[in-house]
Amino acid sequence: MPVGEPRWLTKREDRAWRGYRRMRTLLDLQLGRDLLRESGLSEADYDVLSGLSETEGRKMRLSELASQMLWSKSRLSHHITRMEQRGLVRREECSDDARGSVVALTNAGWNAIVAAAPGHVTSVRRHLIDVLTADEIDALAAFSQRVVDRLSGVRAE
Amino acid sequence: MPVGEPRWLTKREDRAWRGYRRMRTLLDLQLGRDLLRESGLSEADYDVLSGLSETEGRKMRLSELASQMLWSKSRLSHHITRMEQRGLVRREECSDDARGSVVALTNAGWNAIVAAAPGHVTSVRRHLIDVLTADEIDALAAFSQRVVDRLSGVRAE
DNA sequence: TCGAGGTTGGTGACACGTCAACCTCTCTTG
DNA sequence: CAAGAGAGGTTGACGTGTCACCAACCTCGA
Repeated sequence: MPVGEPRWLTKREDRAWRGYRRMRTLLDLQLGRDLLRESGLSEADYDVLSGLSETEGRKMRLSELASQMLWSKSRLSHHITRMEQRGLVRREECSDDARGSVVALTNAGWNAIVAAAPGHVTSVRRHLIDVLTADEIDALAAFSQRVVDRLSGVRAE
Repeated sequence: MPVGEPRWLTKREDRAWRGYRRMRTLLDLQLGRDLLRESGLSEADYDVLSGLSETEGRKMRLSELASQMLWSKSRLSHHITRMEQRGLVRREECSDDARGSVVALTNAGWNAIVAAAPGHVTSVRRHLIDVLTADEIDALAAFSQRVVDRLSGVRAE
C-alpha cells in the first residue's frame, strides 16, 4: 500500500485504461450475445469444448483442463456437471489415477463446437480483429504476452 | 451466420486474441484481489463509488449511473441495495420524477474511495500501465476507442 | 381529461463462481 | 509397510448477475 501520493495516471494513460475497460466490457457482451444466439453456447461452454477439441483423443484430465483455462477445479467441476446434463461432455474414470477423472467430448459436443466455431471467429473478426491494423495486432500480442508473463510469475505480491 | 468457410485467424491474429483474453482474465483477477485486500472493496464497488465521486453533488440518478457504467438497471439496483446496507451509499427520492431515485455518496463512501484510490492506481500501474511502452499505451487507447465506437453504434447486428 | 405506450426501479427465480469442508487415493518417509 | 502429508475432485452454502415481470409513473395525442 502506497504511503504518500501515488503517481496518478496521466491523461494518455487514463485514456488507455478507460478505453481498455470499456472495450473489455462491450466486447465480452457482444461476443457472448452473438455466440449464444447463433449456437446456444455460452463463452464458458465454448472454451471448454474448444479446449477439449484441440486435444488428442478429445479428452483431458479435469485438473489439466482447469489449469489450462485458468479456472478453479471447483468451477470446472460445477460447469462440467451442467454440460454433462446437456450431453455435451461425459465424465470418465481415469485409468492412471483412481482419484482423477477425465472429461471427454461427446459427439453432440463435437458437433456443437464445429457448428459454433465459424460464427464465433467471424464475430471476433468483426468486432475486434478486423478493426485493428496489422501493427496494432502485433502490439496487442506483444504487450498482452508481457503483462501475462509478469502476472504469472508473481503469485501474490 | 457465415455460410461457407469463415476467414480463420492467422497465427499473428490468434496470438493477439489469445493474449488479450489471457491478459483480461489474469489482470481482472489480480486487480480485484489487490483492491479487496487493501480496501475491502470489490471492483464493482469501486466503480460505483468512483462514478459518484466524480459527479457534481456526489449523487446521480440510478438510470444515469447505470448507463454510464454500462450496467443494467436491475444489476445496479441490486448492487446499490447491498452497498446501502454497508453504509457506502444512500438512496434519495427524486424531486423531478417520482418514479426515479437518486444514489448519493455517504461520508463513509467518500472516505472509502479516497482511501482506496491511491492503492488502486498503484496496482493498475504495476500490472498494466508501467508494463507498456508509451507507444503501446497510445496504441491501446486508440484501438480500444475504435472498438468501443463501433460496438456502441451497433445495437444488435 | 383520459388512456396508450414508454420509462424507472424493484423483486424473485435462476445460473454461475468462489470458498471451504470433505472424501478418496497416492506418495513419501521413517 | 504404516502413517501422515498432500493431490484430485466433489459438494453445499453463499454472494452476485441476469432475466422476466410488476407497479408506479410520466407524456402526449385524441
